[in-house]
Amino acid sequence: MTVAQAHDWQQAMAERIVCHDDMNDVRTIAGVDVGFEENGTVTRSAVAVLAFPQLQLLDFTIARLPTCMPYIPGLLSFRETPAVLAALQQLTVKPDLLLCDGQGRAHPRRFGVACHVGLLSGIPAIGVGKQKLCGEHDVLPDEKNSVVALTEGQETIGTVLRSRRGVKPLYVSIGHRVSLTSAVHFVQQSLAGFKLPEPIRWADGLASNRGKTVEKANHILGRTS
DNA sequence: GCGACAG
DNA sequence: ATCTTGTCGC
Repeated sequence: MTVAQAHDWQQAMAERIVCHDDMNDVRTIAGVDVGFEENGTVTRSAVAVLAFPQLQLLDFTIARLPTCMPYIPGLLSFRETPAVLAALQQLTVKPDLLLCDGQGRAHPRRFGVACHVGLLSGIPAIGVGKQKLCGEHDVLPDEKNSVVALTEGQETIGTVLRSRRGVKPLYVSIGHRVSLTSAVHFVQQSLAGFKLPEPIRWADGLASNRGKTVEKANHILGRTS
């Protein structure tokens, strides 16, 4: 598939994204992230499922697949989704909602990684980016919970959220089966004093295994191996 | 032509 | 994303 064909596919799939709330009661919420090993030749995806709104770890999985393609702005999901879907299928506790590290609808063709993962898995998903891919927005007050619309032309594609004072904001956008208003609400409800929501903090640590996160998670879940 | 460009 | 030293603030 060429870059142009990939673009066409994204544009077509974007029309299948459900942009309104279409989910059951959220009792479990999962963080999704991806890391790389072996000099980038291996893609490692981690999914951490937490109880909602308690935010206690309930389950986690890690999947490793050969890296299928390089990073290309706008086509990130093709590189990460295979590993993410593999990790999701290994879960024992099924998540009611996904918090993906990256953009959702706030994408040039409205089909970021959160949309890609949400659509292919069928699970409601939200995109939480640490950096902006596209769109413009007004100055955001340096106050916790400040929000401002992320727009492109007359279209609102996401919400810029200051999850903590003194840090760069989060770029929240619709992934699948959730409204932007609810998306921002769930992200705020998943914060516990840090810049990133808890589900993503766990997934982030598990994907790169920083600070012996895997060992800590196994300990909490009472797993021997 | 120049700047931007998720992870 | 990944690598990597030092520094600022609570």
